[in-house]
Amino acid sequence: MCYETFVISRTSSESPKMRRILERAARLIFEKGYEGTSMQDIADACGLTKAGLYHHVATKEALLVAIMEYGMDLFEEVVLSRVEHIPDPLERLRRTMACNHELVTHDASKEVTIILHEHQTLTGDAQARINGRKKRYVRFLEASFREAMAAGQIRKVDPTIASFALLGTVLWTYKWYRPDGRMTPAQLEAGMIDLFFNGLVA
Amino acid sequence: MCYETFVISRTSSESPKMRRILERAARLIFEKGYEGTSMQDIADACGLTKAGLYHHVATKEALLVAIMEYGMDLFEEVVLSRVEHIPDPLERLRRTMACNHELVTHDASKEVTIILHEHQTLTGDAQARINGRKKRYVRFLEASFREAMAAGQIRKVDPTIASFALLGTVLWTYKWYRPDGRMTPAQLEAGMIDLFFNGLVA
Amino acid sequence: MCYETFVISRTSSESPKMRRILERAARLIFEKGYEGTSMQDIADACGLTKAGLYHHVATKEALLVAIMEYGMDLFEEVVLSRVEHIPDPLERLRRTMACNHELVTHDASKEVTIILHEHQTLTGDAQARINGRKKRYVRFLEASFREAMAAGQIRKVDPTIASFALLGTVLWTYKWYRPDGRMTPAQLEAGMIDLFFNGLVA
Amino acid sequence: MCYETFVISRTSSESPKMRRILERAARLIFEKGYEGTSMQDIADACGLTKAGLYHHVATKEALLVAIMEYGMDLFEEVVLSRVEHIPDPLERLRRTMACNHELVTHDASKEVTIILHEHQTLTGDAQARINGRKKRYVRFLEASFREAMAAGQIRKVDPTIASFALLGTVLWTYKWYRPDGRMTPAQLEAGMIDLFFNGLVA
DNA sequence: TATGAATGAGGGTTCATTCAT
DNA sequence: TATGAATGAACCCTCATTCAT
Repeated sequence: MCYETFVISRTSSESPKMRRILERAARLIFEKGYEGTSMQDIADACGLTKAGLYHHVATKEALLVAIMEYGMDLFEEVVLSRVEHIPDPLERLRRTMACNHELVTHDASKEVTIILHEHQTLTGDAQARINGRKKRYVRFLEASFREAMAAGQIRKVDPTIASFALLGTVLWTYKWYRPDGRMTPAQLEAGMIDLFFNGLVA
Repeated sequence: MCYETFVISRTSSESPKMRRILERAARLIFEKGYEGTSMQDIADACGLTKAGLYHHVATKEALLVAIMEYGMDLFEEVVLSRVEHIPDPLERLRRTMACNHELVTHDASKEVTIILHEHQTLTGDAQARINGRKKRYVRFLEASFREAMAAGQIRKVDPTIASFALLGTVLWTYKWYRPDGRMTPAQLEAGMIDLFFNGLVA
Repeated sequence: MCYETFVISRTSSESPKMRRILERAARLIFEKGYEGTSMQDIADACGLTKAGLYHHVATKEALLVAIMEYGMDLFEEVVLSRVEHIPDPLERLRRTMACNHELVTHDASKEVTIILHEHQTLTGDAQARINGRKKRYVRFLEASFREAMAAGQIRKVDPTIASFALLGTVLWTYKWYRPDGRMTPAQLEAGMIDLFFNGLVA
Repeated sequence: MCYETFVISRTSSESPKMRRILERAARLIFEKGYEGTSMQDIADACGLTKAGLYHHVATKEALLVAIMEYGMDLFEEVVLSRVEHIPDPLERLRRTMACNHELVTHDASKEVTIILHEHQTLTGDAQARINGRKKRYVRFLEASFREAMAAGQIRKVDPTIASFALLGTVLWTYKWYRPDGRMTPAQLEAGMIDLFFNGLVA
């Protein structure tokens, strides 16, 4: 099964102090956007002066990169690693969708939302590195769709379109979901998965 | 048919000069983001001085509001007005999805992408006004889903979830679509619609 | 006579306000060095805020370039233009040395001293442009030395070495000269010229 | 002979570690200027942390002072000590000029160039101390000129002007000399000395 | 309408220096 | 000795906005 080739590589093994900075920064950037958050804001949130913050972070951009790398780590840890060993491809995709949903609606994973929202903020090498990790993820989805097709579990569809449709269905949520909404995350999750896999038409 | 209540209210009846400013500004904000675009940038792109620009635009925020209102106008003009008179609710939803897709992949409608991306940039009244128009749109979708259910065309699903799933499927595209990609917009559109309405499982 | 080819091209035709900025900035940079002078210092000296200063000057480096270009203008105006039409090459060199001396000891021409002192501060194109103008000046000296040799007025020497010896003799003064010193500028000037042209040995 | 009163006082009897710091710092300050070189730069070049550097150097200014003192030591060691015992004053001056030239064109003596270039960087006591040593050097030159005049070897000139003319001729070189230039240091040296002592006019 | 000039506030970043460990 | 962490001050520069002309 080719999805086994999607090995997880943990990137961020930073100190606890650094981890704290990333978390505080992520919360702020999540709330006010990257450009709308100043290094001063972040320093304040960390109980540091600006110069103190720069002792740990080379650059505002480097900080965003670190947050995104950590977000991708989360993605691979919370989604991929829990899912890639599921033998049934259809069940695998279902679980993937569920995990994605949890990641997006879970208050703790601001980093993931930042990856989603600031998709065009980085440039150059940093952009390329993050995009590389995203692409690996999409290829994992495509492979799973192909497997499911080969197994006759789903009808013939374009695996790329299916992957982006799956992602769009579940990730769009970050734009409108509020924890105090009418529906529980579990209801939402079940509804989305049901819709995506079973379609509308009876 | 209840969707007829979604009347279109054209907001922007501005001068051609103003229209030009909005277009140039929209292109820049589309490319560099709202916070990443300065009034100087916009003035330059319009062949105006900064002070000259301020004769047409009260505030940077007001400019964004105007762009978004215009984008919502586009939405209602290009999508709603072409769709709301379709009697068959299923066909109506299909056409809605198609029009949305076109709006997102069409190079000319930067304003729509800005509405999608800067979903949290505005605050207060401005935010509320735009959000109000968005909600009307969602309610139009929900109503159509309900109609289709009532007509027995689709199985029973939560109309809100279905609406956001439809929107996510088709609007997520703005995050990854590039005109020089492997697939034509038409292929993409067909694939997305097919997937959403017919589901995966055979 | 080849020295006629050294045409003077006035570079700086700035507004009086800009001229004032250049003068204030030149005084500060003359006193505290380029790196030791902040844009805040300069703005203060001009009765402007920092942002107001930036309305006239794109960059601190651009300011230095402008000062240096103006200094080179001065050089060509006060030295070259007064000297290049002197037919006798020996007399011409003598007058050149005298003019140089005046420029260096005259309180009003801070810009020239800045050119001399900050000879390695600029980089890239800006450096190249200023250096180009300096080289033209050296070539003018070399040509004059060659003429004087051809006319049998001076003995045979390397024109390049002679040019730099002349410049060193007269320009080194900027490093130690103080207006309140023991000798008048006129005495100094006469002494330097006498020494350079007549040598030490009787 | 009064020049014998210019006794050399070696200032720097520092540890080899300190010597290494001075050398690395001198190279950096030579290349980028005093203000353009940070303590971080220097620490890096020494393989130290910033705090580690501060165990050897009290202050950035103190570091510059130490470099300059060392440069003055070099001056006295390489120039004065080799020259002050030459009985013939004219020959003595000639050798002085030659030694100065070597110091300026020799790659190893960055410290001397720093003394020359940063002539106004220090302030207060530090400035005064270095200036005192410079003045002693000038007085040695003046004394030698007086001796040569008394001996009838050179015509009557102002000894101060002659001293600064000599220094200007030979030290100005630091501003334009590049090792890969057209002329060898030896050629330059010979030319400069010849010009200074024999003058231009045949 | 249009503009040149100006500004207060704040942007990211660097600096020389200190100090507990 | 050495260091990681921290800081106050300052750096160059940009911003959205205003206003006399």
